[in-house]
Amino acid sequence: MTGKVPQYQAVAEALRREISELAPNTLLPTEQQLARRFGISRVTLREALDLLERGGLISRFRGRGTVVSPPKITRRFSPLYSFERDLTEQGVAFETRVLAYQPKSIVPDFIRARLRLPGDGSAGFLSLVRLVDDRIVCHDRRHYPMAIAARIEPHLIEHRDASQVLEDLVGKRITAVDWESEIVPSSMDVAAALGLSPGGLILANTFTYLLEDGTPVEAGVISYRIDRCKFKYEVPFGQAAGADNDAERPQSGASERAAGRK
Amino acid sequence: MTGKVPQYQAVAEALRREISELAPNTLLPTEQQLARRFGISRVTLREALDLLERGGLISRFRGRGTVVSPPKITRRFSPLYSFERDLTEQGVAFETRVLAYQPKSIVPDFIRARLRLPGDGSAGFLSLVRLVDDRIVCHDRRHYPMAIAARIEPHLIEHRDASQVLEDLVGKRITAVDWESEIVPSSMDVAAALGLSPGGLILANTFTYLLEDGTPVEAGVISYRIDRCKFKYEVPFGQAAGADNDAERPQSGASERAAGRK
DNA sequence: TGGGCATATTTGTATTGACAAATAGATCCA
DNA sequence: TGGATCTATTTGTCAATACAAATATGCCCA
Repeated sequence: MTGKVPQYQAVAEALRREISELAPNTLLPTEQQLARRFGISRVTLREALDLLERGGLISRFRGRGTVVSPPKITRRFSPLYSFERDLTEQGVAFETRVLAYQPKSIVPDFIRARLRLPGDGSAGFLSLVRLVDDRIVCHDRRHYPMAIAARIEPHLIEHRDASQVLEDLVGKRITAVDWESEIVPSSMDVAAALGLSPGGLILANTFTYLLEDGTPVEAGVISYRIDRCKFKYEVPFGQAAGADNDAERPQSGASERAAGRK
Repeated sequence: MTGKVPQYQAVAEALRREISELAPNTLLPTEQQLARRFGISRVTLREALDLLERGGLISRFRGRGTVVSPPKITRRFSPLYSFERDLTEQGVAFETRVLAYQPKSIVPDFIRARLRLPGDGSAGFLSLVRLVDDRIVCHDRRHYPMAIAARIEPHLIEHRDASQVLEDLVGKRITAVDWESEIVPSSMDVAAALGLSPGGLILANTFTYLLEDGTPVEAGVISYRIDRCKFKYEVPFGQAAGADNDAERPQSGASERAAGRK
């Protein structure tokens, strides 16, 4: 019956069930002990642990051992719904650590476009990570027009809602956001900030915050560890017709544009 | 300088660059050849290929070889914006394969709640996969109230927009949707349908479609392969205040609810 | 008591070797 | 010509081993 599934998958499944019964941060037996218990080699056992680690069920520490991970935190995405506000409403404690705050003359093109910067203009750059239970869950790279950046005090960001700080500063409300989420392999620097190996998949959110008159006041990328967070995109009940639902519908003319590929 | 990064990561990085220059479906050298070329063992090389495979850059076939994957397809999520409509607008050809269509008496509780079924009621169950370039990209598990399910003709689903079929059937428009997205390890059956090993990460979308009067007409889970798709959640510019932006803001009373965890 | 150091433990990286399973291609036979 | 079979190729699974790197522990000494 089980003759066809590889050992490392079977062992992963067995461990998955055992782990679900254990409290977070429980120390698992060593790899040698587990390998001996399942009657497999350490290499094969490690393949099983890899599966569990990628799924966020365990964390491994060289020299220390393998421990059961706490449950993933849930990030609920809605327009203008900040990390700080979301987790505070859920009653989850978190910490914000500012990694860097300085003017930057080399600004990526897509940020430049979002902030409507001239071709040679600088921008204020804020880099931070957020931790829950001392585990890094996300990494922000935020950019501000220089006029605003010069007045931000970074230590405030560590203890208050970043958007609130910004709103207090400019004296106006942020009333619009442009937001895209993508699952992509992480770049070298983001991987380092999140403690991942480069190429590991992350959820990258690219955003722009705007004032009522359309002035962009902040733009950047927020990257989440998908092994430590899960995400809910909640579409408010009722007002679902965000897209022009009554616009023309494709009938059958799919193939006429279906070139390009292959 | 590079003395500290493991060989498998360095090799993965080198291959990543090489592959970016190659056309999709190009056959790579065999593992033995690559290992010899980089001067590493086959096991180490395979670790590098694992990284690339998880990132969706390559696909490996036993007995055939390793090929460069086509670029990921992009799925743009907006309220009431179907797979069929999205890809058709992008001019990307796809295929729908119905795996099963039958009444089901054992209905998961969360589906039961979403469809407001009585405790013992059956539901119509539709299972399908969608392919782009002959590669499975997602798997739908959809449920309908029996009154509706009895009148659906599954072969229509293979060639038309599923929501359109449903709307034509009930004679009313679907005007609301409840939608949640999560990245989670795949269950056994979903992994099988998607051709993944169990526990591989997927993007699971749980949804309910409703008529104008709030009657649920469809509920289910749509699971995407994150190695073959990327996702954009686009929040329409301007109408950003979906959440009650002027409602009370958390000031400092976070700790009163900050129990529960650890 | 407290700090520093050697040592044991544990996971990370890497090698060599072997066989299994799936595919593709060639061969052989009817 | 068509179909089945055998063979070589290629990736998948698994073992046993070795050393490196990070951590924890206990010991020694001031």
